Amino acid sequence: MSGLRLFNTLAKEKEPFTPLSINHVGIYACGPTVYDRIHVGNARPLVLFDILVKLLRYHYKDVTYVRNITDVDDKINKRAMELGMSINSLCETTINDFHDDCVALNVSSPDVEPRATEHISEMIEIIETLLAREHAYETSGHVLFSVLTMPEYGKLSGRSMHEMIAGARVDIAPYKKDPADFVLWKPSTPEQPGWDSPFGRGRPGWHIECSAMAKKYLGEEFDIHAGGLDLIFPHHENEIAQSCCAHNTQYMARYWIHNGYVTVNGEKMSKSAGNFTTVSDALTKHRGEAIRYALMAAHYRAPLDYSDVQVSESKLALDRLYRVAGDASPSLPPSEFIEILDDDLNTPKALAFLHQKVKDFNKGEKQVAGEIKACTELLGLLKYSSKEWFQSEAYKNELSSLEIEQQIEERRIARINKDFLKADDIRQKLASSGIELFDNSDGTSWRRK
RNA sequence: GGCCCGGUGGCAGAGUGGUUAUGCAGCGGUUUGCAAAACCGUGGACAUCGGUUCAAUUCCGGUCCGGGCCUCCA
Repeated sequence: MSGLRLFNTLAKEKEPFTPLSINHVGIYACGPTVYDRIHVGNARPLVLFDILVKLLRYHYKDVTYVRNITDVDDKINKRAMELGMSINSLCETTINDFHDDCVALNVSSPDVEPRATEHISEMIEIIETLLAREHAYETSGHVLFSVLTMPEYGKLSGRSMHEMIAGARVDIAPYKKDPADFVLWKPSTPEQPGWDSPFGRGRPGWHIECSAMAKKYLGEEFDIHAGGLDLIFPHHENEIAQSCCAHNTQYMARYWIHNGYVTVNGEKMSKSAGNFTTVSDALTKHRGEAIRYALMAAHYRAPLDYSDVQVSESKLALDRLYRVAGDASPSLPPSEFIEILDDDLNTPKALAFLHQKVKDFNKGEKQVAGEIKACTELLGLLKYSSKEWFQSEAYKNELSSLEIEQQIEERRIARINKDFLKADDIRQKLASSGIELFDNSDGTSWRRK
């Protein structure tokens, strides 16, 4: 049991979380389409659901976290063509980059990371079931899902069939029985990637992979399905339609969790808008952990405006935590902290709580250092020792630790001789190289700014 | 055109029907050879107009502004 409450997009309100089985929680998150490096907006759900999974593991013995990789998609085909690469090597390269970015952001690996291309037969199986149950039809080499066969269609996104038809801004493919019908399988030309199937050589539509992989690893009905706000429609709506109609279930997932957008100057960060910063670019200016902190500094359903200032301030806030708890050994997170996260994953409030604890520490309550450390483990922060955090050579062309320590020794001697002019000169020179010195009772320590 | 979300102090960003959020920045002080850290104190806020209420930033409605989805998108 836990006091976890989550905002469920299906219910459009916060609900107490109760898993389908007592000790096991299954959670599925939509992962990247591997045609290009991920940007900061893509990183937000990775970080947030990483925290959600850590919280779930705190409460429940057995958690299965599935995060897929989409490695068949027309964007991939197009990009591979542009780059003159094989589709395969584009995917492999991008997946490696993706994993590097995850490590930099301290995002743990999911329990299963299935790839779409390795689950084609499972997809075909679902499509055949949908055809047999007359929820789908074949036309012009395509297999389409028939939306009219599912009365509940539109429940997740809160829109009616009528609205969608009225609001349609897109040319409707002439072979569709209904404008809202969507592709389960489409034919491939000889150059395009394709698989033999009962419906001819072709490739899957966008949504079917998640239905197939979620079923394989989590079952026909499972606990949580997560993703970005922009996946609610059509992606998640269509997953629900396929899965529920194929499996004859009321639910695909019981709880649907969606994170808000990362924005830039108030507007959604996106590839198509061109206003994005890739994670690897951000890492040339900022520590991964500072980016991670910035991504949890706003509530997960609210928009988060990304800027260098925001990340720099996150770094300062992290410094404060590191000073107190960087080298502490973790005790247990206080129940108050758990309650804050249990309330729909209120990470900003959780961070405020930790800063309050830092104050308590500084006023003499030294035992809270271990509590803070335990809390930061749940958030995936304070991964390093204080020394690593403050002294790591993050950027090139910096003074080596040895050089810095030689300077500090020179300054120590100058100070003993009361040659403060020289001492200040050394401080100044180091400061201009981004090295700060701190004189304590037991000597001088330093850090990189 | 349809549907949805939001507007909090200099900035970021929680929260609440009547009480200090928190971080960064500012101001005054303590401490320090200098500097930093730390501590003490301090200024500054709830878009706007109505309504409900003993009391509203917090609930309800209008207005203005911003953003999003309806098409690939985390």
